[in-house]
Amino acid sequence: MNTTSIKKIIMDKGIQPSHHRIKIYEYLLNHHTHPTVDMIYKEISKEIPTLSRTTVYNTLSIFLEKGLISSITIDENEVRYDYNTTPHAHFKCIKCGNIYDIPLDTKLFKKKTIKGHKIIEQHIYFKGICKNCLKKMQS
Amino acid sequence: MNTTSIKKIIMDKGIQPSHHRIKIYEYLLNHHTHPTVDMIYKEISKEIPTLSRTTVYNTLSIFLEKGLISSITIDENEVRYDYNTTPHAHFKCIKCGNIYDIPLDTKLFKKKTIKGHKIIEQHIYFKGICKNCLKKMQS
DNA sequence: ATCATTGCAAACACTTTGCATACGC
DNA sequence: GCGTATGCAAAGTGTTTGCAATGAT
Repeated sequence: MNTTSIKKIIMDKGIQPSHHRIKIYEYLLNHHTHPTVDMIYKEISKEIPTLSRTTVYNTLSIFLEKGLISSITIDENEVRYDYNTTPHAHFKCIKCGNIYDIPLDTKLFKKKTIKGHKIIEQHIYFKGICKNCLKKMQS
Repeated sequence: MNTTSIKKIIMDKGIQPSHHRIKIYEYLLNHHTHPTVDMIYKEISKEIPTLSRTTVYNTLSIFLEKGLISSITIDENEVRYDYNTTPHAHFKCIKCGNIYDIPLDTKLFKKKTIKGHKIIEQHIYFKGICKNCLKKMQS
């Protein structure tokens, strides 16, 4: 996707498309690895050496607030970010650390309430050993 | 449940039933509120003023490791603990902060693999507005 | 006496905040 | 020139670690 299209998506959410913001969103679009703040910071720093972690935090907060991206918490300690805002599940491998998208079409996602409570968000994730690591362990 | 039974449950998991450990497990058994370390610490401190947070952390780590309790991460920042180790979902109210157990009998819980990945743990949680808070908002 | 448990204080890691600077229109 | 975005440094918060002191058998 080119910079012009990215800029448009950002602006459509009512966010000023500054250079840094474009770069950060572009990174999320091109790396579906559910990166942490630090991963994003380290990578974009290579291009923009003056970038600060604060800007990454600020930018991701704005993106979240405006619904441009979503966040997931599988690791207890750090938040991960996802360009994908549609409901889906995640699988985290305890061996390699990779996080995979799991496009579940469970009826759960369609529920509006549960046990009388009104659902606003729902999160489903798995932890285990991924396909690739299983293969490595067998050989 | 009396102290003798609690002591037995702890010992059955291969854990020395020290006074502090018994108190902490007892607290979890009697408060199904999915408390944080701090909630447990503050409450038991009333009875045992010399208790330190480190001991609460240590104890909960041992309990987790031995499979006596489970932990959940709904709040991004802090871990919550659950006496219940059987698979079930949780609902967190964004108004009152309460966390409710949701005894789902979804087929998800029965799966051993998903998309070729081997499942070891699975977590399902919801965020929204609970029954009680909905009622309050209407009146 | 010995070994495990406990507790303090410092260190850590992630995140937020306050405020001054710099940038873009 | 003005207003927002950025960046630094410090503070905040939950958790872990190192090590000494305490406690139980």
